[in-house]
Amino acid sequence: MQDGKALAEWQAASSDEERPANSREKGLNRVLHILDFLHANQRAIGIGELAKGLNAPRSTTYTLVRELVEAGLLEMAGDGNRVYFGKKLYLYGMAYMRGNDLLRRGRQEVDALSRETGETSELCMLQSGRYTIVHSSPGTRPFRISSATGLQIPLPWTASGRLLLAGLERSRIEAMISEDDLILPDGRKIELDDFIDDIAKARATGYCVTSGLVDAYTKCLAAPVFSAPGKVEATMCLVVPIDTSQERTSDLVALLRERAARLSIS
Amino acid sequence: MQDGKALAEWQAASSDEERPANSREKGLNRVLHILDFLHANQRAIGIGELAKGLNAPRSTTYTLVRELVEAGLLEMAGDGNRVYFGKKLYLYGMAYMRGNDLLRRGRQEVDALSRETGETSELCMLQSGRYTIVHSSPGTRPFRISSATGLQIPLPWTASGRLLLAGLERSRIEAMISEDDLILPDGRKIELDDFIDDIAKARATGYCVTSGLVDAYTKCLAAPVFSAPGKVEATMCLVVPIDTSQERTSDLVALLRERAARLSIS
DNA sequence: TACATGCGTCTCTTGTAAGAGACAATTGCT
DNA sequence: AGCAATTGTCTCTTACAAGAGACGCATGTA
Repeated sequence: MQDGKALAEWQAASSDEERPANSREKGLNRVLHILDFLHANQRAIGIGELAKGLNAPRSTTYTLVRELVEAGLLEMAGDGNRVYFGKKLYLYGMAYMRGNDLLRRGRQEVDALSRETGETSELCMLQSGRYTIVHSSPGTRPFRISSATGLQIPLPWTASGRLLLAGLERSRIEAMISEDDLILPDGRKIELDDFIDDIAKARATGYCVTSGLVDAYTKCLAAPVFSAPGKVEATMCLVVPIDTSQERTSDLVALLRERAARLSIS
Repeated sequence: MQDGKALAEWQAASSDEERPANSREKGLNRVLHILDFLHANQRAIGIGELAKGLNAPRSTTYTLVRELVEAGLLEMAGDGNRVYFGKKLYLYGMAYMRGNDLLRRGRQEVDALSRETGETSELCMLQSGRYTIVHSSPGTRPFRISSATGLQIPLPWTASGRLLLAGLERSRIEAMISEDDLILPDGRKIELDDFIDDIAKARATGYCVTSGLVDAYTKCLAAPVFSAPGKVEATMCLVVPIDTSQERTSDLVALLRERAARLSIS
């Protein structure tokens, strides 16, 4: 079930690249696919299962996994024939964070924001054409809205998505959005034109609020972080219960915009 | 004749991987070297410089870097022709952390420890045969001892190194330590036998203290974290001024051991 | 002006890595 | 027991990626 869904997403994502028949695949590509697959499934995976999930030959998969384990990019997980990410990826990731002012400061702001407001707060970015939660800090509510770092969601489902695409030409937006992305979890369909209108509106107002999109119980408030005038590099967002009062909502939006502006390069 | 044979054997033995002349190199290996090189230099690097630093052909380097950038493992840095780690590595790294109890809890303990004691505290692990600072939290001293996450240091220079090797056979230890590793930054040389004695002693006492090894001003206190009885998975350590009193030192060691034990799998 | 150095792209060749498939050893099921 | 499925290793072939090197375009500096 979980596997099936992850696999389907994987295939959908990879299909738009050209496919010159089913010929040989470069080793590096296989490796990239392995990493993506592990990331999509968020758990250690057996080598055989990996080969099956990637439609890769077993022999090749064994070889590559062995090399990656030796290199420390992957590690054999507890029971012995499963692999997951390795320490070296963690070290590289920390190095990235250290070298990236926006991310470092953004994490702090997000943590502070969720501490002050008690709501779940997130830092989001565009990552290979997808909306990605780069850092999140859970709120203090008894039933808190959870969302794991690294989670990727279709852009049209989110408030942040509307801000992240602000300033892009229509053609680029269209290229990023697939048909499936426009269908919400509950089955409703967003019209592409409506979505693009939303983007323009979000750009003009400098923030975005969506209600009941990914689920029926939450509202999503987002504000843009600029890396250059007009260029949205990231968004900060708050996920609050859908019945949050109009007044509190606009207070939160104001706070959010202030913090996001603080992160922006002036 | 004899010389020739000896030389051949030496070459075969010294490069513990076989080396069939300087022929073509696999793409994946080039990539691993690129990542390691970036990690070692901790900064964005131009592609030409990268090729030079790795002794890799320029054309190949350009190709690989382009692919890695497209994949999101690398990113072009600000000025345009330099590359550094990419967001995807950060996401993978966070996924590793989430899936790794020891690391997650270890980071918290380290942060707490440095907050409580005011001293610089670190979580260390063995990473491909080298001592690696996996997480560190700076102390509150005016001139604090800094040490970046991901830094790799020869094992004999550190207290943690002595604990991390506890329980390994002498041959395995010898294989991990090169001649250079035994020479301290100030030029002094550690005898391998002394080092191995230290390891046995550290194992017996359950902690290790070294003074003035990496520099003349600091003492290093370390305690082991076990993943299984007898198996040292990591160490927690404190880096304190070398003139710290005997009494405070032993207080800190006691605290350190308690916290490290808490992290160990019982 | 000439000359040197570095960057980014392109073409062509050949050594070799990706892949097919056979194999033995486990494991689980009936 | 017998049968089916899975795991890890190994061998061999050939499609193709790694690499050499030329090219044009920027720089900088004598």
